[in-house]
Formats: sequence, structure tokens, C-alpha cells
Amino acid sequence: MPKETFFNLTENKKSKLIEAAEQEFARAPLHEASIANIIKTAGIPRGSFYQYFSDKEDLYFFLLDSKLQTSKKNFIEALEKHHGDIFEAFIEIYNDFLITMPDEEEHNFIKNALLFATYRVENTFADIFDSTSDREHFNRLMELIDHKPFKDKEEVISILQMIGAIAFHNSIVKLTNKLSDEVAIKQFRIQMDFIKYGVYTEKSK
Amino acid sequence: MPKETFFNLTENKKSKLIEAAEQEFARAPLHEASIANIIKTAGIPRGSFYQYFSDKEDLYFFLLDSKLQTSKKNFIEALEKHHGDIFEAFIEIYNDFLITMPDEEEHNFIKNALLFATYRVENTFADIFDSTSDREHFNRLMELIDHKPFKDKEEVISILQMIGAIAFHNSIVKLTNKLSDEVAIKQFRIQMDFIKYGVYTEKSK
DNA sequence: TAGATAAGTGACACCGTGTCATATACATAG
DNA sequence: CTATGTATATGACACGGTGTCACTTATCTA
Repeated sequence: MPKETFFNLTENKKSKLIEAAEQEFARAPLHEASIANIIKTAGIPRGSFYQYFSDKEDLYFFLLDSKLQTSKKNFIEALEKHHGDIFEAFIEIYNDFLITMPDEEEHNFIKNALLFATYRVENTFADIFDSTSDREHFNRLMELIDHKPFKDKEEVISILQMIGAIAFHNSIVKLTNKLSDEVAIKQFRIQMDFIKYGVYTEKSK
Repeated sequence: MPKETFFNLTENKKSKLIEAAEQEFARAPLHEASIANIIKTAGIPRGSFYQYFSDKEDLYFFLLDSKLQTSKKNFIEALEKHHGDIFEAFIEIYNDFLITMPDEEEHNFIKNALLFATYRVENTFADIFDSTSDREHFNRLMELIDHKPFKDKEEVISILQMIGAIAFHNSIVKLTNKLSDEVAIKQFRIQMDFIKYGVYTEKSK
């Protein structure tokens, strides 16, 4: 988390810094991005940076977290819309996430996040449907999810994790193999169908 | 790939360097590991390192690749043993991989690889059951896999990718949450059952 | 208006990378 | 056996990035 000092900054200074950081993290993945570039673009001295953040990661995960707040809300909305159907909700946010990326800078930011995703990045993404950090959000999820197909809460969590991992992995494959949006979504649907109806079951073709 | 010069080295020198590198990559993840440490341990001058490898990554992926050759063979063997059953084969190598890790250095190497896995690391792991790099290996896989439950080859590939992603993700969760071997394997089995029989199907409880 | 507390600043010490000019070893033809 | 070319070895160095710290400046408060 950024330090108190950062939040005390004027809106103008704050957004200038954030814009500079987004630009840099869109240009290069975390490990290649440099504080030097960020402060140059933002026009602040080196010492100030460390007044606001403990290091590069601090700023980075603050940004990534902010960006994913939207996905978190979207997931809730998708669940409401699809009457608690996990699969349809996931397909919807997968769609949202990969396809509705209007801003090129935003797109590159996320691309770098995914392609160079360490466990911390993965965990940040997982927060969208995970219990660990935002308890309230998680409880809301659990209320909305249709539990009928599942034995117990553990099964629900297990499925959420599994689908999350698949969605995450598919995003990476889409980016590395430069798949079209249509192909990517189709692939994901096929995989969701496997989980819904199983490999050893007659599929409704 | 390491340069010619590296392969021309005496066995003694080569293994000394490799041992030093393994030690360093077990100590720290790729982005924190330093060439400085490797050459210090191996007792070679800095210039020589660049005679053998183009950079840190070059050496790293050479090592990781070598290590995964074993898993590649194991997967083939597991498929033979289980008469082409993808699920049982995966469970077996998942087991092999996470549990049969006798050497602590080896364990830490893999741990760092998984926790700080970028798309290149993920792709290297995916080579175990992927078509892109080792065509011959892939064809052998396709011969062995029981195609009965699947509509076509594409479906088989899709399932392989999916299970691969789940196994990969589970390994990371096991390491971050420090799950016991038993719990990790049990979780994986539950998830495999979901794919086998589907969520919307009566399970044989 | 003094004194305290918070914020701003940039020079600096430190560390790691990749290169390059130079040195050395080795092979091979004359 | 020597000359000459080719492969390998070496470490000093330029470059660029990080995090800190002593010092300055601004802001608040009694």
C-alpha cells in the first residue's frame, strides 16, 4: 500500500503520477519497468517517489488492484444477471475483460501483467472470486451463486478456483498465440461445457 | 540455447557451472538471481559466462528444460500404465512432480520457477503435453491417449491444455498456501472428477 | 512568531549487466 | 619447429538502476 503521504497529495499531482506509472507499466513488464522513467514522466524527484511508495511493487500492485475493482463489480453483476450461474458469469467477465479493452495503454498494462504474472499477480486476479482478502465481497458472491449443482461450499470454492485458473490461462494463451476474440471465447465456452457436462457424458450436440 | 563454446567445455567445468547455477536459482527466483553469484560460486570470470550464454535467461531455461525432460518421459510412461487415461496420467505426474522431490535444492528451484512463473516458464512446462516444440513427443502422446471420450483431436488438445493449466495452478496454490501433499492431491482428484463427470451430472458418490 | 512536524529534494554509495580490447591456448600448414 | 589463424579466456569499464540520507522547504499550531 502507498504511504499516507501519497494519499495526501493534491488530485492533480496524484493523477499525474498514476498516469506516468500506467504509461511505464504499459511499456514494460514489472521487472523491466523503471522508477527512473516514472519519475521523469511525472516530473517529480527521486526522493519524493520513496516518500509515497516503498518501492516499485508497492505502486504496481496498487494500480493493478484498482483496475481489478471494476472486474470484481462486473462479476457480481454478471452473477445477478445470470441468476447465480457461475459458468455464464465467468464467460461474461472473460468476454468483458479481454474484448472490451478500449484503451491501448490499458490493454498493454494488462497484457504485461498476464504474460509476466507471478504468484502475486495471479493472487491479485484471484481476489475477484476468492475469500482471502475482501470478506464482504466474498460473502456477497456466495449469496448470489446458485448452489444447487454443488454438494457443499467447499465444492463451490473448488470450482471457482478451477475456472479462475482456466480463464487466467486462456487469457495468456490468447495473448501469446494472438488468438482472435472469437476463437478465444469459443475455446473458453468449449472448456466450460466440459466442466458442466463432463468428458464421460453424452454431450448435447 | 547455450553457445557451442559451452558444450565444448570439459565435463568437470560444465557440471561445476551447472551446479552453481542450480544453487543460485534455488536461492532466488530468476529476476533476483544474479550472474555475479553464479560465476563467483563456479569460480569463472565474468567474461567467460558470456562466452557460454547470451544472458541469465539463456542459462535458466536451459536448466529448466533439462529438468522437465524427466517429467515428459514420466507422462508418456504414466499414459502407457493407465491405458491412455489422461486423467490418471495427470494425477500420476502431478503426484510425482510435487511429492517426489527428494533434493531440497531441486525443490526450491521448482518452487521459484512456479511462484515466479512468467509465460515463458508456463510454456516450458506446457511442453510436456503440447505440440509446439517437440513434434515427435507430441505424436507419441496422441497415439497413447485414449480418444474414445472425445469428439476429435482438437477436443483432446483442449482438454490437455485445460488440465495442464489446472495442475499448474494447483501446484502454485499448494506452495503459497503450504498445503500438505495429501490435501493437494485430494483437491486435484476432486477437480479431475468434475471434468470427468461434469458439474450438472449425478456423481457416483 | 517560534518551534515542531511533515514533505520535498538530489547527490551518492552500491550493485548488477553486457561489452570490448587484450591475452592466451590450440591447431594446422608450410 | 615456427608462423599464422582461430577459438577461448579475462577483467576493467561504461552504463543504468536502486534505495538512502542529510539537508531544505513548507505547513501547522500554540
